[in-house]
Amino acid sequence: MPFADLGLSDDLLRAIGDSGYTEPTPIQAGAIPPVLMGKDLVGIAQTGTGKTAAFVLPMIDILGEGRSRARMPRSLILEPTRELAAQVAENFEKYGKYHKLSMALLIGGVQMGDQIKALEKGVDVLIATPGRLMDLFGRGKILLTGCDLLVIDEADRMLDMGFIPDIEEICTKLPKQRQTLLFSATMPPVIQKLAAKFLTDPRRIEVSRPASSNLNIDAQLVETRSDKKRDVLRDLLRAEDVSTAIIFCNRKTTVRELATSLKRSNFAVGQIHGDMEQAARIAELDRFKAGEINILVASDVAARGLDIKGVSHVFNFDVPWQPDDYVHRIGRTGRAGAKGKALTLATREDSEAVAQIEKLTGTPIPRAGATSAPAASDEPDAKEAKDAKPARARRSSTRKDRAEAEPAAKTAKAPKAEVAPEVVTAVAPDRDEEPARSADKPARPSSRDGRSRRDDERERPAPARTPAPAPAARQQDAADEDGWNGPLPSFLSVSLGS
DNA sequence: AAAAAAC
Repeated sequence: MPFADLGLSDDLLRAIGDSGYTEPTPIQAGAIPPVLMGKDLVGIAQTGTGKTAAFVLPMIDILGEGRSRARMPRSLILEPTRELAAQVAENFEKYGKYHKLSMALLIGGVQMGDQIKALEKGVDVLIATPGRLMDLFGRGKILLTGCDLLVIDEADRMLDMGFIPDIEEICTKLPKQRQTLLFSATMPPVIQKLAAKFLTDPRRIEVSRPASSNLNIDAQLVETRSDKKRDVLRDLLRAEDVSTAIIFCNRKTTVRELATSLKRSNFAVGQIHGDMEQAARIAELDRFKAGEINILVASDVAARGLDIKGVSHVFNFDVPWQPDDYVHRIGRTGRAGAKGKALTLATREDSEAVAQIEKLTGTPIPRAGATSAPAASDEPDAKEAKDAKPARARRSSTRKDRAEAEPAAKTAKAPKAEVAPEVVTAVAPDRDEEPARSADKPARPSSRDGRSRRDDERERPAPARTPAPAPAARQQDAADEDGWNGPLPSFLSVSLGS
């Protein structure tokens, strides 16, 4: 089913077409019609499924109808992290370019002045992290009484981060008569309760877990001893053809120490973690994007939502504790059709965490072959048995849609070492390639009667519809979901459209 | 076990 059949307006279809998309992902096909009808919705889906567009697209059409009033935002999207909020704002900008909508991005770590100014002018959509929103609300800068469309995104992550009380409080400040959309990758009891309390007769759309890996990512596990990790990493950085790499650590202190250590070894290194000032985070990301540095040592603050072009390698200096985080981390490479390599350093103590990751992805992470990396070989190996997995051939068709791929010359500055990258290449089940490939097809109105039912049931006027524009030949991919290519959006209030 | 998020 093409986007044109979902009931979206022409202007929106044009913006979608400009982005090159023709086919909605399952979550989009399932969510967009009921959202346009004004229904509440529980969407069980995670990043990589096209979830963001599933609510951004219909919201643009819904909001296209009315006008904003000073200090009374018409809709609110809650995100767990600043970076995710910024990414949603990017989506609004991209798809709302033919609509005159205004938005405000309310996140911490930046000056409040511009945010307050935007609020005073009146905005159609508020994209916020809970802390700053509550802060501004407490200062009397926001009236939520006109906010009759609420999106709670990444609800389970909000739970992890202790935001549920805030969410509940925010919900009580919104009008009772409203439309609420809740998205979550999982539905633990607390989230179910939240949904039962704040949603009315919601449609439930569930998209099966995207296979957690990407065809373009060559993932390997490098077994080592914990006291040798830095040496092994340094050797890998020299041996691999690293153009741009993100190195993930589990702790902020490790990020700091490793960054310092690599700098001493003359690598062009930056760092990012949550204890840094927002300005410093942005500055480091900008240096990284500009190629001033080609290695970024990061905490999980950078695991999700960041889409930096041309990251050739992801290294896990530590095996992440949460298997989900592994998937998110390695997803920073192999984006937009480019090839990427994800190397995870694992010690014997990590075997449980590794097993969990493999359980989640359904594929063993191939062990990097008998490299001569120091200490990688002298480790008594309890996991040898799993190694039997033969290497499957790499996909033969190479997508060439990234002519602007990083010049290989921009490699690590240190001289090459003697590590033989004799490594196993495996193909993991895809996730990003074909999101439109039917997962669990969610229930939705058939395309035939969809329109008339929609028009009957809608509480809001339907946007005008005309036939679809000529489709461009590209499918929605996860880069869209996580898509955030530019610098951290400098806008706080942006007028969409011309 | 950590990280994230408001000042």
